[in-house]
Amino acid sequence: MNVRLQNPRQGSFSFDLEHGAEPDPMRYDDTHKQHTRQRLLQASAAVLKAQGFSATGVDRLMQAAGLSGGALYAYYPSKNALLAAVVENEVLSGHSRLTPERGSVTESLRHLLRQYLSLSHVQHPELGCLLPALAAELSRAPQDVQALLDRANELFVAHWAPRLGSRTDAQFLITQLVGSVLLARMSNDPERQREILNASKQKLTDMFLAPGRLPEPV
Amino acid sequence: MNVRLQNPRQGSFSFDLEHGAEPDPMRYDDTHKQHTRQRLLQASAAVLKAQGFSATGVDRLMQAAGLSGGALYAYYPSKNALLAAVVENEVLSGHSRLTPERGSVTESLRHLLRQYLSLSHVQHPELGCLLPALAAELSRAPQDVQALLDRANELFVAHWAPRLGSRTDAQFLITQLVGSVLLARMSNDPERQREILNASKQKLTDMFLAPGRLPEPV
DNA sequence: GTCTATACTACGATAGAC
DNA sequence: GTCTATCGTAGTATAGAC
Repeated sequence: MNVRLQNPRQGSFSFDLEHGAEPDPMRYDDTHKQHTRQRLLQASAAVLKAQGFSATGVDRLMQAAGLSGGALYAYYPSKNALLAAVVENEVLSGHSRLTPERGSVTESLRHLLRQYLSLSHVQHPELGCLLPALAAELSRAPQDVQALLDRANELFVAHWAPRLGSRTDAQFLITQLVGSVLLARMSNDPERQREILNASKQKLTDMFLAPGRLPEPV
Repeated sequence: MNVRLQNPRQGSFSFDLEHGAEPDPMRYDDTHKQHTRQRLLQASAAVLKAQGFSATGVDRLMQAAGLSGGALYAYYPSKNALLAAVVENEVLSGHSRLTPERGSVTESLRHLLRQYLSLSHVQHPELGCLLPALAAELSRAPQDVQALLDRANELFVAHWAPRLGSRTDAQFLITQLVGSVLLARMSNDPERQREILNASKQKLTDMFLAPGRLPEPV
């Protein structure tokens, strides 16, 4: 099911997230295909986040990567398999983008709130987090995709739980972040969007950045 | 654009939310069509919430109301117009379903949390709130629909703001509610779903139902 | 590895019978 | 008011040339 590797490699290549066999026994020592695959993943991620999964055809997805529609099936056996790969890619890169691992807890939490709860995040879904952008479609995704989402959620919670004090706090935080961007996007009034974002920013700051709440000083 | 009413009527009938003219000049004194319209609204709301908008064809929507696909266009000029009508209908009925207007603030907030943050809400989107069920698709909906969503949001915020103390608190609450159900649905592990719901329930209870926080006694 | 062409299905919407 | 039939388009996926 998985392609045999001729060169040793770091990550996992399992794109066989829900389907049976890989149709194309192409060797993996070809770097061209790997680069194109990466371009495909990023380009289609942007389109998917902007337009949604069901509403976007394969042609549109591939066009964004500079390829024709039929070329998809040299990489993935189906549109659904591409989604799974995009989710995996986005969810990992998104996490590292938002949690810098450097600086104090206070600093990195402030950073997270400022970035995630920004107007520009609301107004540019194609550049932002996958979760609010694909929201309900992910809640109907096949098991394999949902398992990836569980891992992503766990990554976030495991990161923030010790920093905030409990898993409950960390879970509450991520929920509020995703909900805020989602609700803000449901409005087309920037004033309303701002109100929604600011409500979250203010209350989360009160909760987690109040003096004495966190280990380090402000 | 709007059909002339031969009998006086209570509500507004404006389904012309984004389109030009009503194609069918049928009279509104026919109660059959009104009842069927209501059935259509409720049936398609359930299907839309379960399957999503783009992923569901007109045939499937009408079938749920016991009608053939073509019959839609005797009621609405397009699939999009049906969505607008469903959103209007759901958003108003959803609000009154969740805010009983009876009992103390403490009681009704407890009621809201118990209902909205329940496992059964997570596992039965077709019976639940429209917002997490159509989530991102609503964030891409046409202006008319988003204006309805603004009104719905405002209804909720205006209701809870005086009861919780501020608009900020009310806005924070609705955001957390929608986000919780959405994130819980992205998992297919009931244990994970429960963790997400409980984190929200617990923190929101701490925030808004702590002794002395609200006017009335517990 | 990618394209063009195409098979097949589904879609949204309209026309006309009843 | 509703159905059946149908038009035109767009969808996913495959086949075969290069």
